[in-house]
Amino acid sequence: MEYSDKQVQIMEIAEILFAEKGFNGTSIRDIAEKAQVNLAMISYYFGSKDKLLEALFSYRGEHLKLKLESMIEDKGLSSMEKIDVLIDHYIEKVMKQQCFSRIMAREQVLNHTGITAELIYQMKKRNQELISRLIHGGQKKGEFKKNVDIPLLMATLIGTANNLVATQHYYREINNFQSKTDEEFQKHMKKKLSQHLKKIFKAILTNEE
Amino acid sequence: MEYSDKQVQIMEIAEILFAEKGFNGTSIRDIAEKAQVNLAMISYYFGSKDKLLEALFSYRGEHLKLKLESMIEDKGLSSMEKIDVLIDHYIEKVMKQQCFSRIMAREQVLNHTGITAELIYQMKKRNQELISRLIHGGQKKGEFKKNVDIPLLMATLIGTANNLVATQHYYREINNFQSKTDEEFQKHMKKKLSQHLKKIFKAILTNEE
Amino acid sequence: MEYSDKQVQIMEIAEILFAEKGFNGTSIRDIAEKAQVNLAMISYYFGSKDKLLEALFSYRGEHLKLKLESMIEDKGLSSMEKIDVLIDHYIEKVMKQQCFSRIMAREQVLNHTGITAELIYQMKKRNQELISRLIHGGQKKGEFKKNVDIPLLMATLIGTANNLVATQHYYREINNFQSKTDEEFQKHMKKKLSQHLKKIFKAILTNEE
Amino acid sequence: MEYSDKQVQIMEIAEILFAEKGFNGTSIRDIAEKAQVNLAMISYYFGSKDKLLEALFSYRGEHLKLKLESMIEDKGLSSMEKIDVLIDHYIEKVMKQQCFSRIMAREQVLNHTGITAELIYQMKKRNQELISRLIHGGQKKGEFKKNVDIPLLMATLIGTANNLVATQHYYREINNFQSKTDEEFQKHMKKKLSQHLKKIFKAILTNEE
DNA sequence: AATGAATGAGAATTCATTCAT
DNA sequence: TATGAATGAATTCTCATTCAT
Repeated sequence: MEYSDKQVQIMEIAEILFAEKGFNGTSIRDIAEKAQVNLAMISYYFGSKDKLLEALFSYRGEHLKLKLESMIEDKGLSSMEKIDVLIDHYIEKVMKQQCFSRIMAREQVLNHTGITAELIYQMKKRNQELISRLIHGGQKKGEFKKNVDIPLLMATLIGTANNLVATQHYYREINNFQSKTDEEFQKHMKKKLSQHLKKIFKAILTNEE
Repeated sequence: MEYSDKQVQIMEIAEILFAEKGFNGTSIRDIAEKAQVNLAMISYYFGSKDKLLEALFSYRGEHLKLKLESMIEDKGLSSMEKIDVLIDHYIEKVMKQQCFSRIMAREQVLNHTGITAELIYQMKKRNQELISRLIHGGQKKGEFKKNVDIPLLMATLIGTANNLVATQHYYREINNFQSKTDEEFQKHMKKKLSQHLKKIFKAILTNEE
Repeated sequence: MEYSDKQVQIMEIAEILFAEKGFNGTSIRDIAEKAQVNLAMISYYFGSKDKLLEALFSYRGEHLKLKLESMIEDKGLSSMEKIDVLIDHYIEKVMKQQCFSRIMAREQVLNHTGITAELIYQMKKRNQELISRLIHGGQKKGEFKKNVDIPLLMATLIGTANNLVATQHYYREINNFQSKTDEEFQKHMKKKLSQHLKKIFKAILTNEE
Repeated sequence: MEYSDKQVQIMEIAEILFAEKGFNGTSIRDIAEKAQVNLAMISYYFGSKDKLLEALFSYRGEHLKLKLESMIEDKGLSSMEKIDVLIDHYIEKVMKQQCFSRIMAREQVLNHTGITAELIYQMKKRNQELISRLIHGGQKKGEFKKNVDIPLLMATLIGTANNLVATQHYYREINNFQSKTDEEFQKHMKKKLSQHLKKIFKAILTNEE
């Protein structure tokens, strides 16, 4: 699916507003004003507000799959190293697409119907399969323990990242990082989160009890 | 703050609907109908829809602090045991108040203003302080490592639990637990989550690298 | 179905406007303004604009059936006299409910769906049955010819009356009746129409060819 | 007035849609899509949606006058035969232009302004004059009675034909003509209608009371 | 204390039309 | 001549809230 410049422009503004105020809390008036676009253009371009959300999901959902697929086959990496790559990749994505992550985090809680629900489900499934293959690979090679509850591990990966992003202002305040620039703070948080999640995965996947 | 029976009745219906459809996606008409209460009663009792949410937050936020406070001082428990108690306590609360947890999970992402934001902030802070005291206690006694990023650990606790609860239908499907009764499934999930989080906390708090 | 005073007030204004400008040509804004009622009241009372039309149809459709049913059984009247009564009754109704008749005349042409279509169909069917019983009765008694195309006769009854009502200004102009008062003109037109239709029915039902 | 192929194409699609859904119920988007024509073309070709309707009226109104004019002067036909020819001619037109007839039937009920109203008025007047001349001719020759209410007769001609065409599905159902092909049914209906109206005209114009 | 009726503001969407090309 | 993009006005409907009782 290809989107025109105008459509992308609208989607990106919508993304910010949906993240800030929620889907239902954002009116297409808000979006139109912020995007400096005529009110009617949103229906004109996307058909409806719902369809705009769907478009956003499909637009943002596109770009994650490719790189990882090849990495998995890379023989030069240990299973644990692959896990680390995956974690960093996921964090990278969440950090880069913070707004979208917040929307996802919010909307996955709701009983969505239609295409949105389907897209969320597909993303979740794709992630699940990727991690499963990695972990099963590591188990076969004896690098990882048996009996790993993969969905729980995913919940930790996704839940921790989303929760941190959602409450980052709090994280900043607690750590007295107000003096840092935004960029510095983001970089720091990303690093810390990466270390934290890697430690968790390593513990769950390899530690004896 | 005390609430009358009618008020509680309304709040509990509202809680379910807010969890299902989001705050903005729920109209007070919906609530009034489901609660079999006159439409005007909600404004009458709570002042406004926003105030109803605030009331719900304060109502649900009440009951968590008391038990834990005393437990912390209990000399008969090791620091790790105390952590385990806290984790179970938190899971218990999330599982028992799933609707409210989902609302919290959703609403904390938004830039709330007013009392709601304040209440969320207060809860977060209280949790944070509790864990901090526990961990610092353990560190002083040499049971826990230094250099623990407590906010990150909290993000994992809260994020994992919320994410799992929010996507439990997915967890159920993946694990082929459709045959289990609801109760069985909930019990199983709770147990698994508890083990999972305890393992993580133990690893983060005690493992050498 | 009972309607409150406000509802009747709204329906009667709506009827006039629908007759003048058509259903789609009339906005609920128009109706609200003319009825001196808040815009939202229409949705509030009727649910939607479509439902308002349905309500109007059911409201106006009520009052025609009763009187005629008994008349049919009256042994003191000849079949032809009964037909005359029916014609006068129908004309009376059309003249009294001119606006509604115009709406009916318009809307029956459209491919309506839902309750409106059903109500139109029911009215048509009821009329059809009534006339059929009358005519078959007359045929049995030998007063009427065999081989009468009843639907065609109905088309003439309804079509002529509606067409005349719809184009009455034209009828007035042609006949130079501008000097007459409205009332006089209506009375005259009613009389003429009655004679005309009775003559037609008599010819169709009794004349030899 | 001459219309280009594109214009005719648009008008003919518009005619169908106006007949089905009414003028106000049809958007120029509908028309453009069905006619496989660019949306802007309609305003471009006709100026506006209203003007499109006017164009349609003038386009369809063209073709009726010519043939009849000469027939009237034909000395070889009796007055009654001329009436029969006129009835058949009118029915032929209505049947051939069913969509347009339905539009006319609908729109004549509305308080139209502008050219449309004028065109409807002109058509009506022309028909009226034609019939008047025929009937007055017959009266002079002693073939027809005096005291014929010509506008009423016209209302019957037009009203019956339009009503039948508008409710033909009903006529088909009542008569169990579903098995007939469309063509057969139309032919049958046309024949019946012709007989019916001729009988009526004969009765009104010649019968003694 | 409780409620049915009412209201004004704002929601999403559709419309006919116009503009730049 | 033809068109895709754009627009402002108007549409119906829903919303949270308030008022009179």
